[in-house]
Order: sequence, then structure tokens, then C-alpha cells
Amino acid sequence: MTSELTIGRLADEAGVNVETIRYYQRRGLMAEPDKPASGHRRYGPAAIKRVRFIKRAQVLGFTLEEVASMLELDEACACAETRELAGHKLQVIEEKLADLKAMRKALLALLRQCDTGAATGSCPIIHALAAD
Amino acid sequence: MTSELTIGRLADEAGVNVETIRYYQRRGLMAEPDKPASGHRRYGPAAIKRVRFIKRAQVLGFTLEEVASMLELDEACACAETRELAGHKLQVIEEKLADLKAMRKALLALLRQCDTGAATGSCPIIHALAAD
DNA sequence: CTTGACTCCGTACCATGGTACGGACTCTAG
DNA sequence: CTAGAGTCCGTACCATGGTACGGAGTCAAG
Repeated sequence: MTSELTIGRLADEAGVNVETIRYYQRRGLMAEPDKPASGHRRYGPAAIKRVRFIKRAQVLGFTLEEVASMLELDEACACAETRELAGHKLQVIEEKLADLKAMRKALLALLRQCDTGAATGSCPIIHALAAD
Repeated sequence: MTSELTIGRLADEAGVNVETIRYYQRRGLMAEPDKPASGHRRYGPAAIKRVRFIKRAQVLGFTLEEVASMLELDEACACAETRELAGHKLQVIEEKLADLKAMRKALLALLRQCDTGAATGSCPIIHALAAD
């Protein structure tokens, strides 16, 4: 079985340090399974997903606090507050998407410029995100 | 004229702290204009764009070091190394785009779920970025 | 039933990205 | 020409997100 991992295996599977898992637990981003009186804690496959989610959300520029609030969304749906928070997150994501697309466009332009050897010095990248 | 700002005005325009500007200069992310022998430095409109670019790139999850390398791309085009770096950045951006889209989809699903009152407990958000 | 690897837990340390502070200087409006 | 705001520069401090360490306990393969 792949389930019921030790913390070390969990860390490996998720591609992080053991200490990172423990840090996330301290921060309340994931629960510590109860310790079997005398022995080592075990983790199910959901824990792997959770850690991976956290890492990827971070890469997208979300802080651990933001990630925590998104994880809460996932658990406690159905109230108005949740709805609002989700709506807000969605808006943030839309903005990031727009900026990333602008950046991609600029990089593509840059590459094209490189290929055609046209050194215009027009700074396409900065221009991409120059709006106020 | 809006050009030829002092550092304080520049910081205001870009929506950051004065110290942040100075920090970026120390980190080599932007040049310090030469000081007029005895007096205060002045900044042109390009400086505003640069700071804004840096902030927005950060929101997208890029470190200052990564931002620095992108800014260099903008200046020194036309060599093979630059091309490769740009290509690599582009790939990173594509990945971020894909992840953000998955997240958006999950949030939309969550909102729909909230609206229909169907509390499935299926954790759409985590699932969105659960791939290894 | 031992031995080596791993877990547990607390505490200390680290890098990144700033922010604050203080004393000397400079600029500008009145 | 003077007062108050802003600049300059160095240095100190801070929050976030980890990472390292050490001593005691536990697990599991041989």
C-alpha cells in the first residue's frame, strides 16, 4: 500500500523536507494525525495532496496564510462568508492570469526579436507590466 | 512635468516605500542615477515602470533574483544565452498559467456548489493541484 | 534482540525581502 | 534666509518561510 506513510516518506513523496511538514503542522496548514500512544504518526494519501497543493500555490505567489484560507474554503463551504472569500480569491487569480499572459506575450516578442536579429532596445518585458 | 522625480515621489508613484527603492538599488535591480555633486538624485518615468514591473512580477511568484534576470533579458538581447533564458522563463510562465487556470476552475466549481447548496465534501481546490 | 535508520520535540539558526532609525545634509516655500 | 520636509547613508531590526541540530525514544531488518 502507498497509504499510511511515515513523515519521512510523506516528505519524499511531496518533494519537501521533513521539517517543512512539521512547520506546516505548527502553522495549522495540516493536521497532525494523533500519535498512537507510543509510536510514530502515520499519514494517508490526502496528506501528500495537501502538501503538494501548498507548494504549488506558493509558486503562484500565495503566502502560507492565503493558502490556509483557501484550504479552509475547501472544508467549510456553504456559508456566505466562504462564498465571498472564494469570489475574492477568484478575482486575484484573474489578475495574476492577466499579468502572466502579458508577460508571456512580452517574452514571445523578445524571442521573436532575437530570432530576427532586430535589436530595437524597446524593452518589451517591462512594458508588459507597466500599467499602474 | 511628471519626469525627474525625487526618490520620495517615485516611491509614491510606484506604490512602495522609499526604503524599498533603495533596497532595489542595493540589490542591483535598478540603477542609482548619479548624484549631482551636491544635491538629490532625480528619477525619470522609466524608473516608475521598473518598480511597478518588479512588484507585479513578485506577485506572480518570482523572486527578486528571477526578476533581475528578466530585467537583464530586456537589456541585453541577441545572444544565445539570453534566448535560452527567455525560453526557460516562458516555460515557467506556462506552468504557472496552467496551475492558475486549474485553481480558477476549482474555485468556480466551489462557488457553483455553494450556490446549489450541494455540500459534497469533495475538496475541489486541493484536487485542482494534486498532480505530482 | 541488536543496531542503524527514523521519529519526536524543542529550540536555534538561516535567507529573503524588506522597514525603521538617526544624524548630517539639502531643498524649497514663505 | 530660515524652518520644515525630504534626501542620504549606514546600520539595525523585522516577518515569513523554512532548515538544522541534538537528545531521547521507536521501529524493523537481519
